[in-house]
Amino acid sequence: MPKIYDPVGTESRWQSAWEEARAFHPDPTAPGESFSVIIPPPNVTGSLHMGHAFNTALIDTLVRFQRLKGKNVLCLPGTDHASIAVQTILEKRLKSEGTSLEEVGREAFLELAWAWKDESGGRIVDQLRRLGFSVDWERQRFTLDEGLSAAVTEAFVRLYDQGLIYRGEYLVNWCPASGSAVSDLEVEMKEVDGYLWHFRYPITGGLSVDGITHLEVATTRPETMVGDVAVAVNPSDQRYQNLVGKTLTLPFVGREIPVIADEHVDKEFGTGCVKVTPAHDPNDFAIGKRHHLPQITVMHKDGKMNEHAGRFVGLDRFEARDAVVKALEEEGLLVKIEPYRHSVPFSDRGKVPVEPLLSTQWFVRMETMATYCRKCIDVGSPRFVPERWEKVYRDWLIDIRDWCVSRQLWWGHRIPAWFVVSETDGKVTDDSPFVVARSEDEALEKAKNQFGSSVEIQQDQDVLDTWFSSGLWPFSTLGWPDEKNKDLTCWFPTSTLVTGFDIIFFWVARMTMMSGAFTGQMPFSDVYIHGLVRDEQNRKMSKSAGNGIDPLLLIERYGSDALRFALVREVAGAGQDIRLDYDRKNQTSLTVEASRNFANKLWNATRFALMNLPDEEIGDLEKIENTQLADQWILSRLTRVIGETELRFQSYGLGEAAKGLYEFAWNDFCDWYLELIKRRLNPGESPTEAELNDQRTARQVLYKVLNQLLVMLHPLMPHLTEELWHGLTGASKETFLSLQFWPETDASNLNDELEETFSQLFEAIRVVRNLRAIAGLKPSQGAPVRFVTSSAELAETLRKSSADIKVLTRANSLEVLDSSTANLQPSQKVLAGVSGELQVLLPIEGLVDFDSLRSRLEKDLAKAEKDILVFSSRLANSNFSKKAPPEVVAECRAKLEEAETQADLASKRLSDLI
RNA sequence: GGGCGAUUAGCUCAGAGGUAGAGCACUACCUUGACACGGUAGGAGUCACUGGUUCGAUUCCAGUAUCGCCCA
Repeated sequence: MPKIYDPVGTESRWQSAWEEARAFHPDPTAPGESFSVIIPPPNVTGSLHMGHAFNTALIDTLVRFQRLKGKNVLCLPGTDHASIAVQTILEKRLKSEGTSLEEVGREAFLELAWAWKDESGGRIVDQLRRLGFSVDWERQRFTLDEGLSAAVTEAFVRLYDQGLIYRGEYLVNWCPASGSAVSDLEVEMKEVDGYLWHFRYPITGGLSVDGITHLEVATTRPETMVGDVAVAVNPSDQRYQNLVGKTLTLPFVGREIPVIADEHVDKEFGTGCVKVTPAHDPNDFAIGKRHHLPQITVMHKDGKMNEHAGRFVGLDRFEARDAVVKALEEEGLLVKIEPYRHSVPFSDRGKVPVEPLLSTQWFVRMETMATYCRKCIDVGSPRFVPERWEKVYRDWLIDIRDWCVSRQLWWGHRIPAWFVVSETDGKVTDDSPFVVARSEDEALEKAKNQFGSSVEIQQDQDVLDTWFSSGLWPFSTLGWPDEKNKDLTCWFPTSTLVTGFDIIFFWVARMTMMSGAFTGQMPFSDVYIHGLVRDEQNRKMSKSAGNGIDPLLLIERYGSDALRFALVREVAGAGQDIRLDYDRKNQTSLTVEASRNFANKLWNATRFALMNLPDEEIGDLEKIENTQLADQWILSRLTRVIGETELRFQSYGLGEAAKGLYEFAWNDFCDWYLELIKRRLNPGESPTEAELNDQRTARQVLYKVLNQLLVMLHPLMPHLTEELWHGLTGASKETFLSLQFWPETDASNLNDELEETFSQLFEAIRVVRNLRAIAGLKPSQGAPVRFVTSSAELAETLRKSSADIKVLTRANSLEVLDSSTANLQPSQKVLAGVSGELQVLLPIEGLVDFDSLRSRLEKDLAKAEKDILVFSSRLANSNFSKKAPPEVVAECRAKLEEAETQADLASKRLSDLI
């Protein structure tokens, strides 16, 4: 075994070994309680980023833990087709090749898209493999797969039949960049510095009412004025009461528009008059509905002004803005322009402002589904961890709007609706009747029944929102709509969904709604929400900012176990974001390096064990005999840690689990236990029988603790532990630690008092070492050590462990004295230290640095005096002794005594020095 | 505007009504028979601010400030 662990080769070796052995391919008919997780499907043509790595680390930890607990575990991987993202990439490519979507045509484009998917679609999947993700690759799914596509069609048809899908003309978010409608969720509000343009509309016929000839309106979007159909004022606004009902003449277009009164107008804002453009603004749309106003669309879908824009026709919306302002100015209608910061809706994907546009689209009616989900969440289904996200989810379900699901794209699930074009002159119009069906044949059949035998039908060109198929993911991947599918009956509903808070609405809520609608059940019992991984400056990582940290780079440098462990270890209880430190110049991360070092520590601990363990069997580990205190101590610690870790894994305390294991492995096991048993493992040339027995016990305990430690660490560092476990146990290549069992604990091993005594013992050793350091003793230099204590129990432990203490403190002699009989004023000069009930004395011979000793003692004295003050003043307070619990008072007294002893000792030593 | 979170050591974060903790970084010493990706020892903090409850608050409550996120 080399001195340094090299993760790269080891990790890929186990990844292929697991996969070849189909280790994570479960059988739905196998015994064992089901446990299932579906992974959030990444974009098929994307590549691995830190968010995936983090999510994967968390999921795989949970899943591997449950597997060790003996559950029948399915972890199902897959990818989604990301319609807008993929189509955008391909459109760009076509453009660079001098062609376009339209020229290529739908069929050829789809061929191109599939080719692109085949070419780049394996990348992210292979990258997930490199994390050691224990998913069932044989059950891998893709949202555009045949099965999943069938599920989408089935879902659409059923929702339509239930009246939960409708088609209609509404104001939608139009993304001019992708040329498609997008849903409300795909719109991001951004604060932008803009202007508020104030201008005037004249009262029709040049009339004057109460001396008013014009009404002044203010807008951030002057170009929409050509679509204005009214000016609204607040009904209680005295200034304009006589104007309500009159008409204004819209400049440039000459349309007469009414002045109307509407409660929603804010009297305080601007002049209190609002121009109303129902076809281009959601608020105006609502006002228009209330007042039965016409909706005049003034733009084409590419953002250029249309024929209703009068003289501005053909201009782009932003060019039109300038032109309108200029024209208003020329007409003397422009009042003022003020700088104004306001929110503008941007398209998530296209990164351009979305245009609210009147358009005929398909919508999913949310109310019924949301109501069902609300009922479920009221009884805690699904359970959110951390709990606070439940409120976010619930609030969204309460104030929910219908979901626009049609996208004017080609890459995706084509909407299973056929227009009966024979009814509308062979053309698809907004008024064409349609049928919704599972296939073209079925559609034709339906159309014939309704419209006669000579109908002609044509399928809707549009595809569905990618999230529509993602919403079905928990059951479509398991075989739905075949309700008897064994995978579905075994693993649905799934156990836990692990995902970031950023897609609670996009994905989690849509899954719960779809699942409620189609299966009557919530798709998972728990939802574990984690934060984002932020960069070294605490910024959100994003492609556009270019501040992503490449997980693959870190994996190559430190190993995937190290990356995983680092990420999980950073997780705090409440599901906060985590920050990953990173040096961009050197592409290094101290956080991940620390985990790599931990991996190496385990490697070397195992190396040590193997050097000290015999090849033959070492006996029954259930009943280890002849144990010494150190053995009992580490077994007690082990037992405790197994219990704690299990509880933490069960309750999503993954960060705590990782930290706890790190501490146990490094401090308890390596720093103390291994050091304590070195002497016993090497009894020398001609060992006695007692020494051999001792050696045997130490070996057994060493083996047992290390073995169980590796099992516990396996969910966090699967490759390393698999490798070391094989080395330790000599298990065959066909068996895997991944498929072993979580250690059973024996509560009789727990020994609180012994653990307490041992921490006193360790403290005593630390005091000796500290004194040695003050004395300036070389590490190799021996020195006599004397302990003085009033605790019989501690004295007993110290005596029993004296051989170990001698080794750990380089003591050439060791005395343990009772404080009642010991001479506390030894004639020889000594260094003294105190730890609880224990005094430690070390001869002063060889002392080289009096200054450091003096400053040390002065510091000790100051500390002790401060403590005395704290505790004595507390005890002096009569309310304290009256009202505080007796044990707290007693504790306080004990601490005061201790501080007094310390102060006494320190001042004596100080005066000795002078 | 409404809601949620954060504020503790140089950095990243735990924590609990009873004298402040860890990892990393830092300093000194040490190549000792697992490991220098290591060992031993050490330095380091008005627990954001202001009030209140309490014998006692960094911890509980109320408010303030700053930062971040979500929704309008």
